[in-house]
Amino acid sequence: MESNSPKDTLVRSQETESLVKRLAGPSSGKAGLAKDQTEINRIISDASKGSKFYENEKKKDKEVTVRIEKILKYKEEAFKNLDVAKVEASMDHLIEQLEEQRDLTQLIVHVDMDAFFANVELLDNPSLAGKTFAVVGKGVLTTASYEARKFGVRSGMAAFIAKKLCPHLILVENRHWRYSEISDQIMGIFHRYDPDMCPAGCDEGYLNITAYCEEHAMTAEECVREIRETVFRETKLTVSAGIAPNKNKPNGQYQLDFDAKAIKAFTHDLPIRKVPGIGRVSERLLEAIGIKASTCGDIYTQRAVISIMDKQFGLVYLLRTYLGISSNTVQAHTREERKSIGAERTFSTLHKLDDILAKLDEVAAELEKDMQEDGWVGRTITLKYKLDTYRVFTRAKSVDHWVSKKEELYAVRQMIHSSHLTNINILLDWQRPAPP
Amino acid sequence: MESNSPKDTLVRSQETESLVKRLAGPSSGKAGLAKDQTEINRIISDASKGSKFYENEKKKDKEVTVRIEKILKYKEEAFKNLDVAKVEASMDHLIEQLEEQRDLTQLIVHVDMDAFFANVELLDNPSLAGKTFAVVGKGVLTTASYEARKFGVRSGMAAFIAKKLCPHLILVENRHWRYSEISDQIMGIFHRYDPDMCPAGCDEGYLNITAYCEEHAMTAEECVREIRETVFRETKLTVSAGIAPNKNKPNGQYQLDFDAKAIKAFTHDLPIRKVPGIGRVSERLLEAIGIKASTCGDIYTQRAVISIMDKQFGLVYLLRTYLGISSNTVQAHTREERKSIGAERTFSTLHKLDDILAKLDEVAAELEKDMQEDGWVGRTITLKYKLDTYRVFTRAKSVDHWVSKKEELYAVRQMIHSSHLTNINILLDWQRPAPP
DNA sequence: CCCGGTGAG
DNA sequence: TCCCCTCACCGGG
DNA sequence: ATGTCCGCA
DNA sequence: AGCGTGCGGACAT
Ligand SMILES: Nc1ncnc2c1ncn2[C@H]1C[C@H](O)[C@@H](COP(=O)(O)OP(=O)(O)OP(=O)(O)O)O1
Ligand SMILES: Nc1ncnc2c1ncn2[C@H]1C[C@H](O)[C@@H](COP(=O)(O)OP(=O)(O)OP(=O)(O)O)O1
Ligand SMILES: [Mg+2]
Ligand SMILES: [Mg+2]
Ligand SMILES: [Mg+2]
Ligand SMILES: [Mg+2]
Repeated sequence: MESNSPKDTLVRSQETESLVKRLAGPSSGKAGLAKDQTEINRIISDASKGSKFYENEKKKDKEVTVRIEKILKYKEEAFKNLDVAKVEASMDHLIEQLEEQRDLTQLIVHVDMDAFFANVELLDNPSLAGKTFAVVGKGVLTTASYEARKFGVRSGMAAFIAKKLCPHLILVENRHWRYSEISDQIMGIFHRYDPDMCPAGCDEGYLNITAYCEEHAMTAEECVREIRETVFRETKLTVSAGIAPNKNKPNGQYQLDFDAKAIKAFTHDLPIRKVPGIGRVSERLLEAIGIKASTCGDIYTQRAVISIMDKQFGLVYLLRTYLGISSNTVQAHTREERKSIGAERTFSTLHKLDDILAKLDEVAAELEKDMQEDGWVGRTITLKYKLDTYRVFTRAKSVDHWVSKKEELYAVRQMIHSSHLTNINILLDWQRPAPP
Repeated sequence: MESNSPKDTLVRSQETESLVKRLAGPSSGKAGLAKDQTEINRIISDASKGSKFYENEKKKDKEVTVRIEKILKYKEEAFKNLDVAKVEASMDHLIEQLEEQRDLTQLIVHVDMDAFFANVELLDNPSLAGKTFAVVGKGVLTTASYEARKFGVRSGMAAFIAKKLCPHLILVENRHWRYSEISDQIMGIFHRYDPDMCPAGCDEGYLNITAYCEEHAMTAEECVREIRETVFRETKLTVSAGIAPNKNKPNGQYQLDFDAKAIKAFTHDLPIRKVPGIGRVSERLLEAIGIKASTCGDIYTQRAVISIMDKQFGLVYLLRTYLGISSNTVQAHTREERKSIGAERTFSTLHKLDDILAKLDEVAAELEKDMQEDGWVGRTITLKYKLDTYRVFTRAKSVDHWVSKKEELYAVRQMIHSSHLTNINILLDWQRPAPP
């Protein structure tokens, strides 16, 4: 590896850049509060360097790079014998069809509590006001106060990394039962505005307020303001609202004009990374195929490439994003029923099979308990385990009867064929639709 | 089974009816030449009764009946909480979209030789003129002269059954090499009219004659007449043409008006069984869900049911059929590349493993030869074998390298776990698209 | 991927 | 003498 | 069906 | 010292 040709240097520097960005964590790129992202990334990178975690991230990053090269090669090849104009015309036709499905008659709003866990902690401990603090569980931050976020501290970040970024950071332990209480409370409020509301996580939901606005002769803006005031009055917590993803957090709301033009103008300059479903990997992939400015506007420009890589990128999904048409379910409804249940535990590396099996037993016991509480059963058992290299294996087995007992879960031990384990996960589901 | 309630009697009689119809063979219902189908069916049924073949057909028939019951139950249930009007409106919208894809600018014609193998035999042996004769291979008819067809004799029928229907039937042995010669000859002729023509079997093809008609200032009708005359002049064999399936065989052509109205009027009264892709099973299933008159017109009537059973019936496919829009590939082109190759042999029941393995070896040898001739290799080997009950088993194994040698094919012997074999088949393919 | 089923010629 | 043989495609697991 | 990867809270 | 837990979904095989 002594080559120093310009091309080689460029490639390596690119890889380093993407790796550094990757190390910033999956939720990086969502909020844009931090001043100097480059400096932050450097601190994170330095703090990680040398660890097995770092090595694994490097490997993953490399894999994405290789994947990009393959995609580019395929694109090159495919474009040789391809009538681009024809494909684009075909896409335009598809776009027209999707456009037809646009429904501007429904008032859909997305509401999401501000720094949820953190503000709940603040509520119960006012001395935290104005402080840089974060909520932590198992060594990882679940969220951070807005003061802390200015230092680059984010959800999903290892606590010790956050400390490097923000030495005075106060760490508060998770209190899930408390968040559940408040969550129930706010969901109750949301329900008043839309009985069919669709919860999307413990602190947010999609509401169809068309009927409510009609009945109360309100504009959507007035209605959302009322929702936010109600939440604040009853919980003393702030909530933001708007079309997803929220434009102006915290404690704000954003009203987009209800016409196709305005919506498309909005998405045109929206970085794809903000789109739900586009994470750090998809962002790199899309950038590679020509979404240079990383905005949704480029989805249209690159519709030909996307169309020949439908499976990889999700043609219709991206076009909908470009058009600003969310799912075709006008009703944000969709009553959720659980589709899987699982339990997972991480521990310091275990080598002896007996120790591993003991851990497995603990996880199985915990899962059995959760299943009993939920009254849930399954027929496909999946064992997932992680080595100290962070490499992950999954082994699954479907059976012809319903499983609910610890003993049956524990049977997956037959599928462990490695040592150096650091994590065990048991998951149950029933594949496909619903059981009779 | 002593119940004689009206319902029970009805059910049993229906089953018998469907079974009798089934026994008439898969290609029954295509040609409507025979006078008294009921009498024919009775003869076939009587000749089959008691055999293992018959028992198997009965079992299959029963399975379809059960399948129908399940479908009807599901339909019943689904329709309870279903806004039929809404679903139909949605279907109408889909139909509009499909209608948009209708392309009346291309002149596509389907040409198909009359009683191909039989007429080739007649050509080489004029003494067969006017006789009731059929071409036979391995005890099964490949085709029959039109004179013989009047007796109910059909392709795919066992020779000994055909003899019962038509005692004076003359049987002529298959001479494949000869049909190949003629096939090449006629394909050559078709090519003159469309270099991109799509062969669809040894005696037929789809031709896009748009360009030819344009260049020679001909109508489609004139062009097709010329094609047929050319074929007759150069081969002394007759060919029919028209939209598939051919309307007036033999030696005819059918011209459908090139407007949506006429096409839909045509399909409206077309029995679904004539539609390529709808066989004896699909016909029964569709009839069960309400395609009562068994015509494509009912596809529209029953669009709601079909839409909720998309997977079972192929919603878009059926709607396209109703609209008379064939595949969206305006170009009948699609250069074919082989996707699998296999060899199969039927024999009198073998019990001893050694005997079975000897047969397997023969089949493997034959396949290897065919593969060598074709220069074809594969990576997924499928073994299929049939018991004397006609029950079929399939066992497949993919490997990470290209297989072409007899020895590797013969390795599938590990997957035989039965006795009483009457048939062995080895097949090779490579799953999905193309290898590099 | 693996298996069974349907259909065509 | 007692129901073939080759190939393609689909849907479920 | 099994196995891997991606994304979100 | 050092990077978790629980879920849904898409895709390849
Ligand atoms: N990576 C994570 N791991 C565990 N819990 C998380 C993670 N991300 C978020 N959470 C939890 C804690 C959050 O307070 C809660 C709601 O998430 P989210 O709405 O995305 O952020 P937030 O409410 O903390 O801040 P924001 O003001 O940006 O909405 O879910
Ligand atoms: N079931 C079968 N098994 C073996 N060969 C068959 C079978 N069906 C058809 N063939 C062979 C023999 C036919 O002459 C040839 C062309 O088939 P096809 O066009 O359907 O019938 P045909 O040409 O004999 O009569 P038609 O006049 O109805 O077209 O393919
Ligand atoms: Mg939030
Ligand atoms: Mg949230
Ligand atoms: Mg023919
Ligand atoms: Mg034919």
